[in-house]
Amino acid sequence: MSKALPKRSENYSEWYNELVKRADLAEHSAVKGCMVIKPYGFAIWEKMQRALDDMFKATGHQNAYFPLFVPKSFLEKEEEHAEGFAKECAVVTHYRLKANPDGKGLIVDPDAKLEEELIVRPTSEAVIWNTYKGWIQSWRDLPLLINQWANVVRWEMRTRIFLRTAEFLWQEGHTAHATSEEAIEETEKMLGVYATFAEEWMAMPVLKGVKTPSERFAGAVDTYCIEALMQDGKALQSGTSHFLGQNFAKSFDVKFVNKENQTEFPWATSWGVSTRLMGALIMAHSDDNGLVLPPRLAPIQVVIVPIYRNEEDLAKISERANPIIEKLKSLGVSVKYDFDDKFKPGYKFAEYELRGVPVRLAIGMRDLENGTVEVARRDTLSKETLALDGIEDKIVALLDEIQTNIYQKALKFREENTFRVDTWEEFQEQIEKGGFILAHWNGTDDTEEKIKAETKATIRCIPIGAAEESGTCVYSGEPSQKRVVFARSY
RNA sequence: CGGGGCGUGGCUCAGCCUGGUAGAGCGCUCGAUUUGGGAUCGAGAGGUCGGAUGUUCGAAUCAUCUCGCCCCGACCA
Repeated sequence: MSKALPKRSENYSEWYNELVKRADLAEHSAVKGCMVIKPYGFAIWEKMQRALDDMFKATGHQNAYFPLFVPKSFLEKEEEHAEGFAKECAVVTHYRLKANPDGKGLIVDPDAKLEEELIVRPTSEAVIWNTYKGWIQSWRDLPLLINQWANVVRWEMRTRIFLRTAEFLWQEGHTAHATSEEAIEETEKMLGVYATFAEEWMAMPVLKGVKTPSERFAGAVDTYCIEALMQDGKALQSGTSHFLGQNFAKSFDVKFVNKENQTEFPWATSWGVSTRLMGALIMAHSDDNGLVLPPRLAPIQVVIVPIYRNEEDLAKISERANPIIEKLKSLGVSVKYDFDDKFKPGYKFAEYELRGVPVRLAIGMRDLENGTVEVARRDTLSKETLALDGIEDKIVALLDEIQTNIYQKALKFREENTFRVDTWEEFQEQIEKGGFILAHWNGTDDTEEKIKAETKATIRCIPIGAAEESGTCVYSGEPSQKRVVFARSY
């Protein structure tokens, strides 16, 4: 195993793949397009889940679980939805194997063909709305605010670990409301939850916006999204929230009786974030030395490395370190004390850097004599020697500072890589260099498509709350009232 | 679906062209010395060379077929 990671500047995707492997986050499985998320990677995902789940609960949602399999007839019901997902569906056609009569192994039993094929869920609107038919009768049943944590399968032609895998983990919220306004409010509220999570937990600034019709979720009236900028200048859609109108209610014949005793179709939303966020987290902050984790999502926030020559030294160091560890734990900090003598300190330093542990403390005999400790921070790679007395409070403050610093750094990067562009020449030139491009667009699918064909850039979103501004479309020269965000994306 | 690459101890790979029955580094086990930025030495363990068929006295090596994974592109709610 080579020691150094590939450089981001030389080969970004190789750097990414190696980092995922070397930081012990995940590996490719024996199954094409699928990944094995390793304990360290899963620990980060669990912290994301916990934070998000708390936010969902705080906004009134409850968790539930729906089946992995979607009968084909369900999926067909909402036409646009069905069309959108059709070409990436895994299909179960049989329910039994049997011994191969012509030799070894097993074969699909031709006598065990399913009456109706089952689709492995690419998303759950169909099963869920089929279920909601039984749950919703009266306005009193609304709003219905449900979330599920699940796996889904989308048979992608080309996969990339965490960013696009055939199977991935996610959460999907599915809500039903009495009015359109309420459903739109929910859609926007959950987008806000995602943005808050991205910024406050992942330390990753995001743009909130609305997708153009061509980028919209199949079956939605409107798709809202958060878009983040990765260090290589490409955009990553990090979360989506959909206003589904009455499309699914109508397709699945879900109705409720309002206060005036009239029958109406409820209004729906759905919203999700996935293990793709792991990819976002990696690409937003990490450097050529490895992962850089924001303290709020780091499975290990502080690692303490004792530097010792023999058992007696270690005992003395441990005696001084243990109360610090206890104090830190009581302050809610996750600490690892790595006294393993299998590796030397230098190895450990490099290893924890690779894994993105925000703060490292090194304590040796010299420190015991001087009453000091060496404190190293991952985000800046700087080290300083501080007094052991009262170190706990300083570390808590340092973790906050690191969280803020990582966010500020990412924000600065995004600001420096966001460009207002007004001419087509400038657009073509800038798109090659990467970053977000704010440009005028005439609002047509045709223009959007041509720009994509010529430059590989897509409209990431129409930003929410952007100022109205008269201008001319960067491609067609036609009038436009608003700038939209273009980028090449993952 | 096109183009490329790869499949040999746990990992990374050499050996293949020019067939002669398997090697290195890392890791692992044991021991000793080490420990403030990826330690050193010594002794060990570990492989039906992705699979099948064929050619041959003999196949990791040649031929045919096949399976799988990765990368690039097309595609991508």
